[in-house]
Amino acid sequence: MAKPTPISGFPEWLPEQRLVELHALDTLRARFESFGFAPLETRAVEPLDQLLAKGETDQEIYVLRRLHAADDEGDAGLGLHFDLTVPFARYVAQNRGRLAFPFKRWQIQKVWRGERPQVGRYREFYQADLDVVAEETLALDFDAEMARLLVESMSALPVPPVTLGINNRKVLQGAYAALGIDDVPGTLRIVDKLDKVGERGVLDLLVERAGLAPQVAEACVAIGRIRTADASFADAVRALVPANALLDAGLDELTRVIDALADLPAGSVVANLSIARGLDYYTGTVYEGQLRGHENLGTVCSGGRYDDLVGGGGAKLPGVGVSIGVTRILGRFLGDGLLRATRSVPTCVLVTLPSDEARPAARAAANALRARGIATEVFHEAARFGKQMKYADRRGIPFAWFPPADPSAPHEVKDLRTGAQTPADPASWTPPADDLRPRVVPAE
RNA sequence: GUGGGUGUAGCUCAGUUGGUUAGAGCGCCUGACUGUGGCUCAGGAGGUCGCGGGUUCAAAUCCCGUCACUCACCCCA
Repeated sequence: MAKPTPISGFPEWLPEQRLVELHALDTLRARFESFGFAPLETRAVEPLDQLLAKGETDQEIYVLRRLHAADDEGDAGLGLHFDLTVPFARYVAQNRGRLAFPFKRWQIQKVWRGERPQVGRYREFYQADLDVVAEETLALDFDAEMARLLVESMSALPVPPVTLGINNRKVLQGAYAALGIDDVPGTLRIVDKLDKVGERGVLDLLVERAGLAPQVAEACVAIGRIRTADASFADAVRALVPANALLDAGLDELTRVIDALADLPAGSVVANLSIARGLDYYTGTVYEGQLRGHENLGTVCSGGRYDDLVGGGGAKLPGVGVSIGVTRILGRFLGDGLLRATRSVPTCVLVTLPSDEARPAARAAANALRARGIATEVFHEAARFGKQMKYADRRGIPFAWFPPADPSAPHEVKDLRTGAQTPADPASWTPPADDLRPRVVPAE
């Protein structure tokens, strides 16, 4: 057999890293459910026309194909989902009659994108999504609540605080209309690069690629330069471009959202008029978050409002949602060794096996510990104690348990970190709360 | 898809102008340690030098091709 090798963009972790990932996923789920979001999982595949229809620019999609498929095979029209929003929209449209609106759900699943991997960029990765969809109208309060949820969920993870930039598509679209720009999507996409190529680069691109007049390009960059922690961005925009209905609507929405988030920790939310988002289906509020101190990782969470994504005849189903790039975040913190678990196995106690005759006693002790929620394993052979303790040590198991040679004698338990060994009763001994499960800690 | 870098032991890497049986550290196994790990010491296992072809008396080393990984562009979590 050929030497097994990693596949680029398909991350696989060691158990101690997977424990960190599971911790993150569990934390997010608990946080999502504490806000009343319902759980949901959708299938891995969607019809290709569905995946391609939702305004994606040119998302690289993995197509489903049976190895021995005939040319006219029916599955040919299926592809793996590249996000969780599009499948969610389909699910809502499909189950509309059975859902209660406004419908709020969390969804954590893997998604696949056929792009070239790079730092923070994978072909298979976890996204953790929150969305709410309503019938006919969706209150603007939800736009603010989504931002709040995103900030609070991210703060529950063992990573630095997030800086969430918020903008409103209507602001940019209204402003661009006022400036007489025809290619709004193209302009949006270039302005979105402000952080990456800088003002000079964006100016050049706007003039050369989008064909804007230099003073119009200047105005676009000036708008994109606006960052405010409060609602003062509105006056800044109005000073740059003449008003119109769309612009006013966008500024009003963004003002209300920013004002509603004023109580969040300073710096966690900022009106950032450079945020455009590549996805075409966003129609109002858009979000983009970065981790403080890890801005070079790019966007780690994002989302926005979509008024027309959930189609399917009849009434409108507007929604707003956000997505956390779990794998992008953990890829940095695990890959650079910034986070680790305190051990590589769930085991809290290793029951040593002094002899084959002691098996029943060892098993009984293990069962007594497990019955009280203490993860316990029994060593697999009656080997030297040194070997058995080394087994525990290698895995970071904190406690070794010694059944007595003489049934009338007490059991003993040893803390492998301190070396302290004391008599203990398997029916009542309890480890310190911190040792019960592997914990996630900063490395070094 | 375009361009750059890299491929030697499980991991991180040495390997001088091509020259005998390809090395180190870490990790792993055994023992010193006749039932208590970590430290130390002594042994040991483990490599078709990514793959294919070429040049040469001789290739890990030079040339060509190919694959993989990786970085940047594109786009994005």
